[in-house]
Amino acid sequence: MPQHPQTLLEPRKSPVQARSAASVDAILEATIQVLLHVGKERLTTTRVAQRAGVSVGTVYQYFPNKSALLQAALKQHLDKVTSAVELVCQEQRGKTLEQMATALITAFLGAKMRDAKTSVALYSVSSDVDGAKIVQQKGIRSNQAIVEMLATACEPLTTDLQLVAFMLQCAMFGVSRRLLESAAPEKQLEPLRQELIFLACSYLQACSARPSVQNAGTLRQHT
Amino acid sequence: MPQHPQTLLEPRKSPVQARSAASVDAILEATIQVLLHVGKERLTTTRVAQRAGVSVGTVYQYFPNKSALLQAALKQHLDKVTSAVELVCQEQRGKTLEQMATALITAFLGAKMRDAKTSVALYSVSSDVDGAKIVQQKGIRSNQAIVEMLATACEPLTTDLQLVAFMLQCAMFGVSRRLLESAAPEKQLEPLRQELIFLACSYLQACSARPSVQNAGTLRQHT
DNA sequence: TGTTTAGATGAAGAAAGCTTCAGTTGGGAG
DNA sequence: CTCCCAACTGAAGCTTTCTTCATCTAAACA
Repeated sequence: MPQHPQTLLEPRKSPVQARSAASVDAILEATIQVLLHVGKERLTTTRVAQRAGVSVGTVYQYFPNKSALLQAALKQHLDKVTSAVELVCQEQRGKTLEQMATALITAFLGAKMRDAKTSVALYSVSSDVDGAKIVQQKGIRSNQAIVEMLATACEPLTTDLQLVAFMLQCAMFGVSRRLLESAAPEKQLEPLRQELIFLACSYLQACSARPSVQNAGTLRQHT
Repeated sequence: MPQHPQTLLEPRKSPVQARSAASVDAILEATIQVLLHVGKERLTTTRVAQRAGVSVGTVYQYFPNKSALLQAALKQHLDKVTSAVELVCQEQRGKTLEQMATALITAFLGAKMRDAKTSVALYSVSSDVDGAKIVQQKGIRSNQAIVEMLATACEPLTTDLQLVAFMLQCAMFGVSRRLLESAAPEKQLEPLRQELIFLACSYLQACSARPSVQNAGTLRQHT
């Protein structure tokens, strides 16, 4: 980020950069908005540009094509969720399994539901854009965070942590997905959150009581 | 299905009907094949027709548009999975929770993985075609089957069965989804299946030991 | 004030695929 | 043997959207 050394009056960002940065943000935001308002079928680059208050040409100055534009929007969104997970995982180190499960699930569902509609809209686009790859990357990051958290639990876990973390992710993912696809996500959130926590606790408790480790097939985190 | 009464020699289907029925099947099958071989981006109605050995016009004789064609393919596929679930749920009545969980999960994952590639291909198409609605319908059917099975378990479940069934579905769904999105689904299937069973058993056991019922927010199975 | 150039513009080119429909084919009934 | 119509055919129309690029604007700087 090149600053202009001569400009001493204010520590402002270099205007030249700022203009374009603003455009990028506006475009990304507009992408979501268009997605939300007209759906992915009617989402055209021109419409996004319109909504962003710029022209199509500008859009193509920052994104090589429509697909890249959508990918960027998806990536940005998933980053929020992943970051939320990473944060709680840090905070919960050394706590009990129950505390961990509760915090993790609450944070995850909270992040997903914060703007549920956006989540849904972006999911619908994901498959047009090789979203699986992006999702997977975030999944790996979350997985690591969870593993590291679990490793510090009060109760000792003798099982393959990677596997345990993966299962937790799957369960959370499954619930959030079905929640988002339902007609009224907010209505059902609370009971499902409770029950998911119960499920996670049951599982983790059982894991900690489990005799030996069958670490056989560690999940491949293929880069 | 109108039979021709005069034709006594063989109990064959009426040829007129058979010709078209064969076409429909061929078209549906071709849809999957095209999806598998060239991907949804390059799937065109003409290509499907070609693969099915008919002309585009014929496709449009049976399906009002491309979307309906894909929906039909998706529906057919999901039906297999749902049927598999319903079947085991019937078979497992009166068994223990552990037996139920094992059978259910094995059947579900088995059905999904039977032709994993097809599952993946159809998932990618699902969002273009309002697949969520179809998925949800099948979900409701499965849910009922699971509830009815659980109701007959040796161990008594005091919790809201609807909710328990839903959670199981979510967990299975989450695992299968991530499994299918991974690079080598078959490789990881076995350990994940085992662990998912363990998770389900832990959860169900805990449910059966759970004190009271907080039946508060029954899931709305909105028609 | 004049020059430079990052950044914005948007009309038009080009591609692509869905869907139609006028016309053909052939199995079966009379 | 003829006629009928269910079923099939596939070229072409029509629509739609992506993407380009020649041109314009105005910030930064000397």
